[in-house]
Amino acid sequence: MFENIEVKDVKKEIGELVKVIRKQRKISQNDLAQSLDVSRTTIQNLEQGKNFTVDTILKVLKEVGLLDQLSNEIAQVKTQVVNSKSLY
Amino acid sequence: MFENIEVKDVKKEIGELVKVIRKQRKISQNDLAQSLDVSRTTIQNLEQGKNFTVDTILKVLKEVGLLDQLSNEIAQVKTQVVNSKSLY
DNA sequence: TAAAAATGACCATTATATTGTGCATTACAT
DNA sequence: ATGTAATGCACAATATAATGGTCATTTTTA
Repeated sequence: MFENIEVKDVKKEIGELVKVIRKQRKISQNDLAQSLDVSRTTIQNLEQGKNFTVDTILKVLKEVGLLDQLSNEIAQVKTQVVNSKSLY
Repeated sequence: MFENIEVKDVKKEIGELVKVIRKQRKISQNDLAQSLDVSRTTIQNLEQGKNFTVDTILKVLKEVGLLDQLSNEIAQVKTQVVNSKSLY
């Protein structure tokens, strides 16, 4: 029940997700890199759990149509936080 | 119904969310920076929608107990993608 | 099975995120 | 109101992400 996820793990999960989506679309790292206007090395680092910038991952999410969903979930979490009484 | 969210907008939303959470906890940018072992400038840039690395935001999410939730949502999206027939 | 494409790995260079600092302004408490 | 803490802004210095390239290996396809 206790997850204890680390930052490093989530970076890997993000990378794996991007790879899965890319495979799903049957496009190469090169193709994706070009459509995002970044280098293949950047995509490679992202997919392999290295550190990267939010610009990079947000460009990916926009490209695959997941940016709106992320935006919505951020808004949800925000209202949750705002509406919850402070526990501190 | 058509959102058309931009990368820049989501960066701002992330920054605002972090600020709201931090205010909720009544801690200063300095406090947060210290507990994450980053500089106050990094927190400031994040909160103001500048570009930043995933390490930074993931450290924040871990600190405030949202990292597990993110990890779960990534897993959800991944299974969605895997289970959906390719449209391409 | 040969050829072609894609990927992983590495490296030098460039671009930029992070850091540390100072200072002005704003919010908060006394 | 006055002092104190917090924040925004700007800057130079440093650390590191992004780039572009090559090569070896794996995967795909013809």
